[in-house]
Amino acid sequence: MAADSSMAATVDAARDGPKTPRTERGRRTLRALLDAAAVEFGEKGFHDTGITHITQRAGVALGSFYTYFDSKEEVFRALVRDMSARVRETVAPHILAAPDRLSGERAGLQTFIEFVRKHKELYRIIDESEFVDPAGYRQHYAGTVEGYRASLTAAAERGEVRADISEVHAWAIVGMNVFLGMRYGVWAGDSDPADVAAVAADLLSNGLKPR
Amino acid sequence: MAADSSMAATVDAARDGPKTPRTERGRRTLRALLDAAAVEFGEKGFHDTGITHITQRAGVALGSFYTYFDSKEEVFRALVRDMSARVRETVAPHILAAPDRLSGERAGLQTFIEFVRKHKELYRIIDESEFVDPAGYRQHYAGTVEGYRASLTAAAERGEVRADISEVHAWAIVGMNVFLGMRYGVWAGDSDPADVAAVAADLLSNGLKPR
DNA sequence: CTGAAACATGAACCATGTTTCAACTTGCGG
DNA sequence: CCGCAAGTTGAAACATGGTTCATGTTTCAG
Repeated sequence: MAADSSMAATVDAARDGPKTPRTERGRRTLRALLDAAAVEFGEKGFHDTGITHITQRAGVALGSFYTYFDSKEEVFRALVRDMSARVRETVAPHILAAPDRLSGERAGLQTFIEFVRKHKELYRIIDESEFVDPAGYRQHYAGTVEGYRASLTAAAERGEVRADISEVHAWAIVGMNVFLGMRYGVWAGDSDPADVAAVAADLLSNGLKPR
Repeated sequence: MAADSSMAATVDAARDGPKTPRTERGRRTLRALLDAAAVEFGEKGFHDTGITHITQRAGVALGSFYTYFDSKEEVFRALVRDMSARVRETVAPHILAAPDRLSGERAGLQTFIEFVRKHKELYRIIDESEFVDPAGYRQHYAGTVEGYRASLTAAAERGEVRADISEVHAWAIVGMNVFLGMRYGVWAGDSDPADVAAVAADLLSNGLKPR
């Protein structure tokens, strides 16, 4: 549950305002706050999480929170930006590394499910941003879909997928992946992500038509 | 925005407890409360909606709310059950009416997008139930997916779709539909639902493979 | 008609939790 | 080693809004 070293990027990724820490001590506190907030929001959701829960987990005083954030919403927004970036940074390389787009799709989905399983908190935060930070939510999915559309269009030009790729295709695939991530990543960890990804990728490649 | 006559079913569908109204006047008040709650929750979300907003829109006194509900959460749960049922009752017939499962899929998706567009509030409520009423949320999607799985399996036995249908396929399709509903139903009403459904159904039938 | 049960009312109560602030400590630049 | 900027502290102010309840009104069975 505690912050692992991969969390380190958080500080840079999420900060920008006038409340940026200027000393090493400040950066440590900010990082502790962000990590604690991610855990608390992930476990109890935005509204059931109190600032005190965050500061207690971070091991700092209540007032210190307001040294770095103007409000509870702001830390949430910072987290959304950060997780959004992190998901893409994790999945994209696996898609690109594959020999062709179709097998890349399989690899990407598997990575996604594994990632979600390891970071259930992060997943919940993006979902809840639909209500706490609607702009961040739309940006996340609009950005993800646009990446997909571009990638698929490029693959179409290489003849790896059908030529008539459109935005609708991209939304359909992203929706599919998100739901599979929720069901097989967050809800239950029984199935093997590789198996799920294989079935889904096959469906995506060949469709539902018989034989 | 006001309650249309299709809302009438709400009372029966959502009620069950010891606080069921016994007179006609009571049923009217309960219905007004449920309709108002649907609109308010849909527009502002659960946490930004106050009981006073609901009672004011319903045109009843604050205290009357507690004649019919034990808490703010309870009315939300009642709404989730109701919307969940309504979506299925709307979409299912269109799938069944089609000559085969694949064209049924197209018809179902089109109906779904049109329904969502007409009832944006209801959609938001189901989405937010992930955080306000997690059990209701899971039930909704688990139920929807199970329906899909059963329907697809039957179609497989008739040879209308591939024979190796699994739960993963059902989750993938539902996720696809949900995201298309969000994007083309809730977010923007520019595209024609029939076009979107046609593209998605074709993707689902034939897959991404070129030609 | 009538009275008891159902229903309606809204001011007040109360719990919760965000945000402020003035005093205090730490640590870096000169 | 000094002094000031940066950071820390947590009690208290404050706002919000869910829930209760005692009182008044309506409905309807008998």
